[in-house]
Amino acid sequence: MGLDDACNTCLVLGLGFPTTPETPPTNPPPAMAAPATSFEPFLTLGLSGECCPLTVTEKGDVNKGGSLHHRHHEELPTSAGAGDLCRPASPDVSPFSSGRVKRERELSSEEVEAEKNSCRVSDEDEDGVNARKKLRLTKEQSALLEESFKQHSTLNPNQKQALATQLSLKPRQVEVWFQNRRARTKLKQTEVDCEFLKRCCETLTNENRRLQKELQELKALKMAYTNIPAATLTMCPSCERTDGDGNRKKPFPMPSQPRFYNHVTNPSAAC
DNA sequence: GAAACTGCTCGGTTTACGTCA
DNA sequence: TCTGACGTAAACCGAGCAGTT
Repeated sequence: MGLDDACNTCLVLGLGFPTTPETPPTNPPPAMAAPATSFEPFLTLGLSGECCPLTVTEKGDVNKGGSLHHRHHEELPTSAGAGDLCRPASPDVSPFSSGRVKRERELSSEEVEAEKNSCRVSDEDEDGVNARKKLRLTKEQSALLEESFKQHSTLNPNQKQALATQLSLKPRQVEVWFQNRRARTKLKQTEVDCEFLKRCCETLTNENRRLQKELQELKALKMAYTNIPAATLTMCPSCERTDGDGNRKKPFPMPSQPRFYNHVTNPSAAC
């Protein structure tokens, strides 16, 4: 009801952002989770046609469509498949991957060596039952990977190989770790952004309510003036003040311009 | 210039593992 | 102690893109 009324008043409430917000880097900085302080939404009350349109710039790429993931159970000709860690020595035994075809590849001697070194979990299998064990990186390995990630969120082949050698892991494992790490970073940043926008939305909703209320009051005031015949108008004593020259002052202080509310400069805004 | 190939990243998913009620 | 729910992270898959041949 209130909203409908407000829509007929030629006044417009608008939510806007600066026209050139600093878009976050596609590769988030290592010290992530810095809240996006560079763009600050604002709520305006103004005449229609003057209000800036709502523009929310979406960071990141949008060309990445979701994949359907039809599992075709086919051999991939591509390299870089590391297969599974700690796989049983006997290839005909497949205790894991319920029908799932793993990427196979021929391992070079260095990779075989690295794989041996990386199979610390299976090394703990003393009963010879090689159920699939997922590698858990040690604290030292994770710390070093984190340290490296802080320096570069992506690795070139040389860095990858060096890191793998240093950690006694396969390059593929390092690659996967960085891949997952980037995904986690992005997810976390998205959550931070989401929380930030939620708070903004909350604040702007409150401001919207306040402005709607103000609008209603102004409309009621306007109606009161237009409905009363001018001849019958009498000034209430409290408003009937005069300035020094005996001229009556305006009974109500009306702002000459719409009041634009900027939550950034207004301390009442929490966003 | 077009096509095939390669290598990489990304989004989404699966799954082993750890934790906790 | 056992167990199921749940979260986390390693591993995987398919798609897209850019560079090379």
